[in-house]
Amino acid sequence: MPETSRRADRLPGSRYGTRPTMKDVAARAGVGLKTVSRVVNGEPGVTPDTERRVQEAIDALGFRRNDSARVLRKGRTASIGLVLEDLADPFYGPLSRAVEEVARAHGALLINGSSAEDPDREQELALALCARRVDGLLVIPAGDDHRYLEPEIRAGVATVFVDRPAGKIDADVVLSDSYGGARDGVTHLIAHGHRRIGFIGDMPRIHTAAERLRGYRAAMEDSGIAVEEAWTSLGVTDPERVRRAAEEMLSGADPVTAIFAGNNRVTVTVIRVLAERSRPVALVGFDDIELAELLHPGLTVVAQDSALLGRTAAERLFRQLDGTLLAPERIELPTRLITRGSGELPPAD
Amino acid sequence: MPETSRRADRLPGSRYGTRPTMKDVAARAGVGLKTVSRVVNGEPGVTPDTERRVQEAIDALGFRRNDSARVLRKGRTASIGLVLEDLADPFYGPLSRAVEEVARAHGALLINGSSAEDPDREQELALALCARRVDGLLVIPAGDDHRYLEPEIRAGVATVFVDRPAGKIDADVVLSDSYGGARDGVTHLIAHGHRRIGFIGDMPRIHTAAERLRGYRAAMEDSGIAVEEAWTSLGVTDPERVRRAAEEMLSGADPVTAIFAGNNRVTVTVIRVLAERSRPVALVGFDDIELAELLHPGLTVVAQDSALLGRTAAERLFRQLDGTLLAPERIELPTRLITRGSGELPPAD
DNA sequence: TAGAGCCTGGACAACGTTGTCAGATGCGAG
DNA sequence: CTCGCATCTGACAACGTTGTCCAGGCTCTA
Repeated sequence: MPETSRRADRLPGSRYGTRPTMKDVAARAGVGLKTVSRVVNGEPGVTPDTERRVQEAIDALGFRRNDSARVLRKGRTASIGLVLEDLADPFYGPLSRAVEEVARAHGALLINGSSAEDPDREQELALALCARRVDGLLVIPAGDDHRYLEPEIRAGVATVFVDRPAGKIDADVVLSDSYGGARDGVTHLIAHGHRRIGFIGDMPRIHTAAERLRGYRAAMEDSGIAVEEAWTSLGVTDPERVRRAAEEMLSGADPVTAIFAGNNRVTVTVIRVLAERSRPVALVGFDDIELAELLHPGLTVVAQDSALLGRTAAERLFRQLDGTLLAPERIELPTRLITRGSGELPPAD
Repeated sequence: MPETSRRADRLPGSRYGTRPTMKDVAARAGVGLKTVSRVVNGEPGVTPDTERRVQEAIDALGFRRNDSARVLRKGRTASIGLVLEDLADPFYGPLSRAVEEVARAHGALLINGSSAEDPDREQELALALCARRVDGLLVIPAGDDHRYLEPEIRAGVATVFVDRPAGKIDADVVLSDSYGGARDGVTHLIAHGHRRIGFIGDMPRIHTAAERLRGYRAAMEDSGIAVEEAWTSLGVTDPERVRRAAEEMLSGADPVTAIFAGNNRVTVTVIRVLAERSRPVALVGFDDIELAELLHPGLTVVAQDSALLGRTAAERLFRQLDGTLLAPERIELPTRLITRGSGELPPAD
């Protein structure tokens, strides 16, 4: 088929037309291909008259540059990827948004993906993003082995881990001080007279969960309290099982008088359980929650700033991309204990 | 430069290496380019022995297919875009996540972008996504003129508007029944004896805000109540101004005895204001809020299912992409009044 | 053993863009 | 009027992949 008739069969108003290309614009404007490219990219060396003709052709055809082709030629995509656990979780929304703003400031788009806390899905997503040739990758790990990213990092994909460290590779990581935060929160409960304190957390496979458990144990040990097996519940994450776990440690011969909740979802369920009981039980949660101050009693929490976490990580990523070659670093952000009442309840023995 | 030495200067272990291509894999495996392509894409017609050799070369080099090039050749990107207002808003997180799940089921990636409720930024984002050649676009409009998308839609970008209708173009839209929901909520307050009812909502430029205001007015009119100017506050959106607006309608000679809050952010602020006051004021909010049932009193809301909104829109989008050519349709999802106490308080006159 | 038919593998062009480089054009000066 | 220079323009290759098509080797049958 002769070149000039390649698009002859396209109906002018058809719903699924082929897109016009620079070649089409060039033909319509009666100029060369490269001249169109120059106009589209604002490069110098085009007379105002030519530029006007090209611009008219662009508008008439509804041309839009194909960034896929551009990427192929230039090598950079001006996009970064963020693999997180679940965008619907109020912890990750602000984090993602903060990353997006930093990306925007650097002229890049952000592609999010949710791993649903499944290591395989995390890997699948991260590699899919690499196949799209994102310039950089932020990963909130679900798994604990990230050697699969080694070829990508070697190939130049800037990579920063967020909230939890990378497994089995050496890479930048930005996280909150889960250990210190949990220890502070539990110490706070102990200071208010509690000794039988429960801990409900996520799977210890998850770094933050393990660290918070470690903080809990450290605080108890510092005060010379021996932790009983029945006081800790690990790996429960869905509301129904959290509920059962809470109810178990609250009943029996020697019930706990306070609970430390390992993350925002656990906290919410525990609040619901406690609301149904008459005997007051102290509660400190990891992660802040909207309206926490309006509950009765107000919710005492160990707060981390998820937006700051995201912003810090994204800025680190772009510093990698700016070419400043940095040795992998671990940045730990402090947490903040916010007292609102629930953590200051005395033990009801 | 002779072809064979093109990559000769690449250091084997350098941090910023060039990526291996299919050509490199082919050379290493001693096969042709297309054979590598066949292996990578699982196409038939490769003997097990050859396949093994190719796979070894892929692993050894850390090859990963470049999807940009693939897109260029195939025409589809297997990605869709979602332009929303703010990913950090608890209303959009679940919506985005629901869209992501539908996309995943269709083998597509989702690219989110936040418009920050700015029409220019919405356009900039939507067009940037089109330049990346997303196969489809979901837009939660910030602006009210979407003619800029006409060339894209004509070129085959599947497009569905969510939560608010498109402006000045005919396109699919999936939204909640804001008008009916607001009318129900206000009617509920009237049924509990209120006549002086305040309305605090977003800018009327935003379709949902305008519809909710219309619902409020209709409910009032249905009951023969003349709405006084001082009872409605429009366009206030930041907490400080919402607070002032609420305080104004609650003080003065003839204060309102109930408030209808036009969206989740307004509701949260109003709850805070009411919590500081001794005289009980009834409240119904549009959008549900986590822990709403644990407040005192529990929060009565007009709930919409943001995840369902996203899922419905995404499914519609993929039906467009499947080639079933559909006439633009308007899908309206019902809202649900959830009574928890705050909306059933009697007027404290 | 020769021919037909099938299976595997590879050469080549094309996707739409940008970088390189050389050609064309216009202007001023000698 | 011609040369030189600066400015503008366009031809061409390359980016990495996939679709098309043909060649070569194999098996099976007559």
